[in-house]
Amino acid sequence: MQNAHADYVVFVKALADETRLKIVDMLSCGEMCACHILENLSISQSTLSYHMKILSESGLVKAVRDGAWMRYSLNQENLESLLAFLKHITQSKENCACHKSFKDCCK
Amino acid sequence: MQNAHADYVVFVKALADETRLKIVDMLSCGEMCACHILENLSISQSTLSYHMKILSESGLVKAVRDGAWMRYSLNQENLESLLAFLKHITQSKENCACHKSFKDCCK
DNA sequence: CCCCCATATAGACGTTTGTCAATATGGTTA
DNA sequence: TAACCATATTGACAAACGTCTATATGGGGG
Repeated sequence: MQNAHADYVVFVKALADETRLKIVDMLSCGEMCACHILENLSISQSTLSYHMKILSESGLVKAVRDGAWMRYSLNQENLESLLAFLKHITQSKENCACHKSFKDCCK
Repeated sequence: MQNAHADYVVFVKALADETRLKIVDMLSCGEMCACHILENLSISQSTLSYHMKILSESGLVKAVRDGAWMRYSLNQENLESLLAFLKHITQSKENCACHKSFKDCCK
């Protein structure tokens, strides 16, 4: 948990798009191939390929080739790690470095 | 939880930047004014103002004027809502619409 | 081997993002 | 009121993003 912000922002960026949120939501139901993901969206095939690349390169989604098809599924390990990180940075911590020596304003 | 993707992507986008992740992390320790947030970052004052605007307009951060200073704090209600949403879309659901009628590939 | 199908890549393009210096705004205090 | 703070806004700019059409790649089946 050292320079975690730089590491985890890759995950957050991967989720920072409405289409990709929908894709993750679909994949939570189980593994899907690209053609069926595409059926549930209103984008072109190449745009889907672009989004799947971002999701799988981030590490949030696993991509497996199955003959001519690609099968996608969630990488639950990394998703849980991201959720834990977000919970961590939004919950109060003790001995917080950033609140030392505040004298003038803010108190 | 209807067209939630479009609503929640605003929160996710607000977190999709390393600087803003650091700011949220700082604020988790408690309320801070802009000048002390700035001390912990390596950006200009106007850039901080830009990031604080994105965070507070998203609803993840509360901004309160205190004389000449701005005091910022986390909006825990919305943060918890976001965390719950992310947990929801990454966990398996029953009766999932997107897996109906898959016959050809993917099975 | 050739064609077909699913997916990936390339190229183009308009939009959005993150950053800064410079300036404006608006509260505080002498 | 005037000068001085902290913060916000503006304008400029390069880089990244999301989208498409067109094309390439690569596996499967006849």
